[in-house]
Amino acid sequence: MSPRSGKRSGVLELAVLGLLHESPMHGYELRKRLSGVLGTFHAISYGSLYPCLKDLVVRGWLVEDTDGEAAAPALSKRGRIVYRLTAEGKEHFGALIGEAGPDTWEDERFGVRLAFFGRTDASVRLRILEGRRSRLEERLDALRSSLARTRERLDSYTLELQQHGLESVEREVRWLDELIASEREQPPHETGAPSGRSVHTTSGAGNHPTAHGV
Amino acid sequence: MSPRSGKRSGVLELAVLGLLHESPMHGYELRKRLSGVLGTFHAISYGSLYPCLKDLVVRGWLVEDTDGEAAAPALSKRGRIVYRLTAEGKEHFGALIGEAGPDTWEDERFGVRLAFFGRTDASVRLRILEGRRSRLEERLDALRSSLARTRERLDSYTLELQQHGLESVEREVRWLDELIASEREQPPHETGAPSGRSVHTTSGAGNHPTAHGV
DNA sequence: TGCGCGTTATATCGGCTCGATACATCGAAT
DNA sequence: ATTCGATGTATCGAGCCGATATAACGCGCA
Repeated sequence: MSPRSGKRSGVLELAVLGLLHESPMHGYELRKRLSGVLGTFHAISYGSLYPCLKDLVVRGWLVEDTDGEAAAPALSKRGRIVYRLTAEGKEHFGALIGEAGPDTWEDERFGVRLAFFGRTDASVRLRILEGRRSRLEERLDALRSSLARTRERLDSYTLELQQHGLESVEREVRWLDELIASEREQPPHETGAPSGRSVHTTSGAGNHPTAHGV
Repeated sequence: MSPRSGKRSGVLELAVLGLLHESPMHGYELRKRLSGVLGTFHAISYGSLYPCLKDLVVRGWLVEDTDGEAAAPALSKRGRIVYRLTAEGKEHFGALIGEAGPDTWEDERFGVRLAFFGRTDASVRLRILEGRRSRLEERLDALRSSLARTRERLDSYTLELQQHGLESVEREVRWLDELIASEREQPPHETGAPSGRSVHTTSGAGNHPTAHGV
């Protein structure tokens, strides 16, 4: 009821702060961009976004522009509220992107982190990737030992389910390994992201899912 | 705030009803079993479980036993509340397992459904698997077209993220295909699950609810 | 004997997210 | 001109989770 202005942190905070680096935006626009970045399905909900924005303003990471700019002429007429990142907001983002978090959100947060890697130091990038990797390894250990313990008692469907989950995580670890390797190979020149997608070949977009080599 | 005794449905309802088919249990035990079935990490929270149990009693799907049985001697002494499935509860489970749902929870619900396939009709099993498959195909279409549209504008990290997510879903579809094929090959004899994991050697994967690339 | 400690067990609180929905306005097609 | 869909902001109800509060039991250990 009244957790207005409670701790608004989570994954939204990071995502909003990250997106507003590019340019000031209003809520509707933020939502659209976010959906695109995070993978089409899974759109951010207004029920989370608008309260979050207000909260970020209260904390000083954002300011409202409530019109007044001529950046996008012919637009900006009504009650649209344009949010702009403050210096403190940028600083806060820099602190947030670099790790730690209640672990619950970490799965989703990792995706957001990756989405904003272009604005992140190479050293921080590496730390994030390796942190994620080691977390997944822990998960893998737990999964494997649990599976070894209970394998006999599970019916084939449950077994199949767990095996599938296990292989999923294994796959993600391998993917991370590629990212890490590619990260190390890069001469740390620009702010831009590394250009080479050197390792795997699978990327052809419009293909049919028949053959794949693990 | 006060949705005590509100709609308690979701994934818990299905899971609890399914587990109680085996034998009456109390909350603590339920939680442990659930964690095992659903994959070790991801434990069900008490903050959801206990209110849910009360609610299911109110709706008539469960009854409390509050001790009184001698099934497990030397145990059962204190305030443990043992829940038993009613006939209506069984019926309700039968209805619930067979599809429909607010789509949000569907990722997790599918896992629960699969976990209780042993108690489900072959025809329903097939329907569930194929329903899941077609949902994933829709997702795939959306992902692919979004990716084709925005491919140029994405930096390599974001691209990598989306590609990984895409491949994850593709993999899950392939996994489902194997399950479906295996389901069709089975002579529909017993209640027991099909014994053969005939098709694949190591494959299957995709992901589980939380982990895929956002 | 008595003391602490980990496990079993029930229960609640605060907080976060989502989907649905309620309002508005604007632009373009009918 | 009116309808219809996209743009926008905002709130509500519902569901889940993590942390935490109790409390009784079992067990070892001095």
